[in-house]
Amino acid sequence: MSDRRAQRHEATRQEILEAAWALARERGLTGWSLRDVAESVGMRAPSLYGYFDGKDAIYDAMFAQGYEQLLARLDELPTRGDPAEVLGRGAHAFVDFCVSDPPRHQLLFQRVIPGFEPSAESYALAREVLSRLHAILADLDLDRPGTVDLWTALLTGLASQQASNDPGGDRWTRLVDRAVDMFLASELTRA
Amino acid sequence: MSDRRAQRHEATRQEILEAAWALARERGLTGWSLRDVAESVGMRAPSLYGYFDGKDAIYDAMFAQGYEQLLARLDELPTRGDPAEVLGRGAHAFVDFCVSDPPRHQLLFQRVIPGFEPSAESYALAREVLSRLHAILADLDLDRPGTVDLWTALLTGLASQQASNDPGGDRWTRLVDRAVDMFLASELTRA
DNA sequence: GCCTTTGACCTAACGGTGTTAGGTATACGC
DNA sequence: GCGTATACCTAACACCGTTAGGTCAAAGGC
Repeated sequence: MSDRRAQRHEATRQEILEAAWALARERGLTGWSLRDVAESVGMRAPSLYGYFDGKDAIYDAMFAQGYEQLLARLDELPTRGDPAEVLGRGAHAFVDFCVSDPPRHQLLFQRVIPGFEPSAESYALAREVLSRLHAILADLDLDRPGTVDLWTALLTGLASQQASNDPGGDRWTRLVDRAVDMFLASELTRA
Repeated sequence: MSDRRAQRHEATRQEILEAAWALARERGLTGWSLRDVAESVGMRAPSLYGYFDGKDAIYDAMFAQGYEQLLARLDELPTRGDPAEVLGRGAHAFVDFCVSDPPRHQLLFQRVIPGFEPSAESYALAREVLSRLHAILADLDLDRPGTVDLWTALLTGLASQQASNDPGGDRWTRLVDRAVDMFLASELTRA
């Protein structure tokens, strides 16, 4: 396919994804139809199949985009230095990332869409996030078995509770520093 | 309505709910249709409307049943004594409850079904669980502001990670005791 | 016993969903 | 300018939750 055509094709793909994100933020992750997103970009539903294999393929592309955005945020974070500082900054960044876009949080971290499973390609991005996390904790000498899992459970727990039970508020986000202290005190005394 | 008829009606309601639970466990919380559950009980889909106002009403009854089951489990737990013992038993009971029935966990603790919101009546059961939890922690002198919220975040985080990322395994459930120690150490030093 | 009511269940159908088949016109490479 | 691949369309399928309206048998009153 010619470059000109390929570029236009890719641009339309992005346009479709952006319309899907907008609808998801407006009506919920699963609260929109292919006819809705088609109308947003000035098409009819079947025409979307020229750009994606179906609705699940759109979800898969959104899944990948979400993890790319998370990786970009992690890139801006310090990975070395005072453990309390590093973990605190990371925790705040992660929880902010989750609560700032609830449908994205559902797509990335909860298994919410009936038939959907991310492709191997997209799932690799999710594993990349975990791998970076592992590296950061190892740098801080926090790489006992289970430490990463306890850390992810703590952070996803805070973010999920915040998103589910107090959307827009700070009932759980304000506990982030306390959770970091708790985690760090516990891990350091057992190091 | 006569007692005889009312009893039969209620029995059919329970039969429908049991069929819905079975389908949910088999194909996922949202992986079944009203026609499916109707076939399970030997009816056609529209006949279910004699027993429930629609699919969301079935979800609502399941939501209530789930929290009743959780309350029943909490009733069997000790509420006083050594804090490590009380919290440990409670944490294991809760996480077991979650991972033993993933669709129930999704229905009760994650906002997974597009239009569904529990009725006030059903939601009261959810608040009852939280109220009992608060009472237990207060008995142990763990009723600083935020302590209950941190505790629920920790437990739901462990349960969700287990259910989402290692179903059937024990990668997160085996961290429960460690999480209890971490939580308790942190709370006691600040009491 | 019969008659009326009412509950339990049915079929038919509506508007909506994701998806497929098949057709048309336009923009591109040559 | 011509042939072709691409971008888009309409029509339609099977399925979904849900509503309307009908049938039949069981229950209750006399």
